Amino acid sequence: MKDRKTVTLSDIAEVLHLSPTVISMVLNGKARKYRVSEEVERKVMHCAREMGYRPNRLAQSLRTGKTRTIGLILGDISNPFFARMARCIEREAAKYDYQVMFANSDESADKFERSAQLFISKQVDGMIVAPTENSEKSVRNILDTKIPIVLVDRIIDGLPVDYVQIDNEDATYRLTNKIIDKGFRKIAYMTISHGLSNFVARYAGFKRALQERNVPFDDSLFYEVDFENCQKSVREGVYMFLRMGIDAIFCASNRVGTQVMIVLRERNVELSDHFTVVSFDNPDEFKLAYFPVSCIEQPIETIGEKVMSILISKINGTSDKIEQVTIPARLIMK
Amino acid sequence: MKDRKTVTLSDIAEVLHLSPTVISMVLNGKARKYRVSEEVERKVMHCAREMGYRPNRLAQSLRTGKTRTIGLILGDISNPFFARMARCIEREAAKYDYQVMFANSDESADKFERSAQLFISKQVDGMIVAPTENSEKSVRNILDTKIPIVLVDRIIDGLPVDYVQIDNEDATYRLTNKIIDKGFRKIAYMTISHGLSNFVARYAGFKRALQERNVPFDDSLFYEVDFENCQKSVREGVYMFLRMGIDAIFCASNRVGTQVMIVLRERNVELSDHFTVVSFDNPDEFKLAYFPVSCIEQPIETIGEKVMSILISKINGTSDKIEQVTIPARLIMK
DNA sequence: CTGTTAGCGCCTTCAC
DNA sequence: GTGAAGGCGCTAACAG
Repeated sequence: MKDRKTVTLSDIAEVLHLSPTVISMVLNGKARKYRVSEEVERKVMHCAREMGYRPNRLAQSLRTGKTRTIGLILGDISNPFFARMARCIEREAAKYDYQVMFANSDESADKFERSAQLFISKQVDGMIVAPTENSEKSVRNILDTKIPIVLVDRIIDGLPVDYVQIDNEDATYRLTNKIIDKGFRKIAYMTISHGLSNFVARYAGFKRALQERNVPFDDSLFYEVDFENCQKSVREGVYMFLRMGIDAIFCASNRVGTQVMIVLRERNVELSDHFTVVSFDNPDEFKLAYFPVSCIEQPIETIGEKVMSILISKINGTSDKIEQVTIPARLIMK
Repeated sequence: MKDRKTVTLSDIAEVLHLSPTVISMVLNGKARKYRVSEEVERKVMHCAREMGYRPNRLAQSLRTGKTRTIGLILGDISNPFFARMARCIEREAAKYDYQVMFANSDESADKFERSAQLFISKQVDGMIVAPTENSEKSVRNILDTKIPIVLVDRIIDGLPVDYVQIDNEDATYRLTNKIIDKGFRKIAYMTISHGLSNFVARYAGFKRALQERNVPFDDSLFYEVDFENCQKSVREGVYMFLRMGIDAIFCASNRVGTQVMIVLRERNVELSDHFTVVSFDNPDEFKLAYFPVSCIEQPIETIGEKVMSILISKINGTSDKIEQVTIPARLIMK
């Protein structure tokens, strides 16, 4: 019966011997505004339902210039931190009746750029991105298009762009102080993607704490994990640190923390008053871990909500001033 | 200098005193086909780059009927299983030059339906969905639109639709046998979203094993976790089971398994030869857990690749027969 | 109250 | 080799 490919406004118009315009007006709830008679309105509504009309959002978008779609670029959505972030952003977006297109950058500026360009071409109404290293140019390009954009997790210094991030420096500073309080003195630092602003800040907080407390530190205690080869790279780092006889490892992210603990577990290393691991982030892994990991918990939901509310206000043109938000993180001591 | 909102084909045409047609032909790599002179081709290419031309994919899509976008509906992308699935699907999609729009159903048929309708309206070229309970009608609607769709993780019996799933029944059957081998006899079963085909199958495999081995089982050993109230619900279930003196808990999914272990940990329950927990799925949590959890590992990457390759072949019209794939899962015994 | 016109940006015949 | 015309489906402005 209704086997046509798709039902369009004109199809309905034809059946009803009306113009597409009227149908459009009614279906967009503007019957009142254009003073369409109630009878016609009813008929249109009925007929549209009957024929299984579904608006073609593509055409709508082309016409109106709004797609109700936002683009999301994160490092890797299978990372629990980003996964929760994505989840939260999608939930918020849905509230405002927006859809989310997402892409993983894998921390590659190249992939980042590609996805950004694609999103622009697809005319997204806004973007939420975690910029990678060397993505400044891409971000500038997005800014040039005037498409609203909000950075999340990392920032790019000196760029007039909205962002929401955690106070990374402060968080590591506090956690580092805590482990110093506990008497640990030979503290190794293990990080990843170290060029990113958030990781730079974390390291700064860590070093500041050490310096203030006169805890010695040198390059041999610093290790950057190879992103591409995470598992293997962590293993090598941990083995090295164990040989050096360090007594604590500060992990700069959940990925590092999780991998470090997996390696320690393989080696049957017992954690104790003489050896500990602390980490940024607080994924479920840590809650179950075979020994307690003190950590820094990011209020992911708060971040997601904030990011979306900023983006929406930009899209709606409600706000024009640049919002750069830094939220404190929470220490979880075990 | 180039401060125009967006550069269109006609803009380039105007500058070059050519028609938009030629520009389009060149920029789509059809210069050869239409025998455009090399000189013009070069000029067009150059000018387009110069002016910062970006094709409007919306317009392209409206014209061609292809959006190069696929819709993805999963239960909850913050669940590590779905997160890895999404990650993999996005990676595959990118290979084929497709973008992914995603939505979480939260296992609600309502949200599922809403997202499905939206994706249809947005003219996605295909969809990958994990159907919720009572979503059969929505899936039928999608099928009616002729938009290619592949189910993943769960299936809907009797529907002529492509899918990729794990052999759930077989996997739980095997794992259950293993724990019976180990001497456990009072085995509780803890599940969630129990109306879903995959969970039904898991339970069936579990029961079959028990029956074959003459291990007694009754309703008191079965517990369905409340999805909305997962944490609290698991706690109650576990407490109840502990009071009953069961000696093993079979968890039907990673969410359940993780929560169960968190609760056991709170209670300082030691796992041993006399008490164990096994689970479907193998998230990172289990690798770090304070005691070893034997589990069933799904080949998520394989599933994702398979799903995408089926979807792509449907989109391209390369294949018309229905592909229903069931992949074996792998037991990880600890 | 309703209809006509025009055009969003692009691609594809078909004609020159 | 190149260009003009038409139309994808929709909406906003402007006439009646």
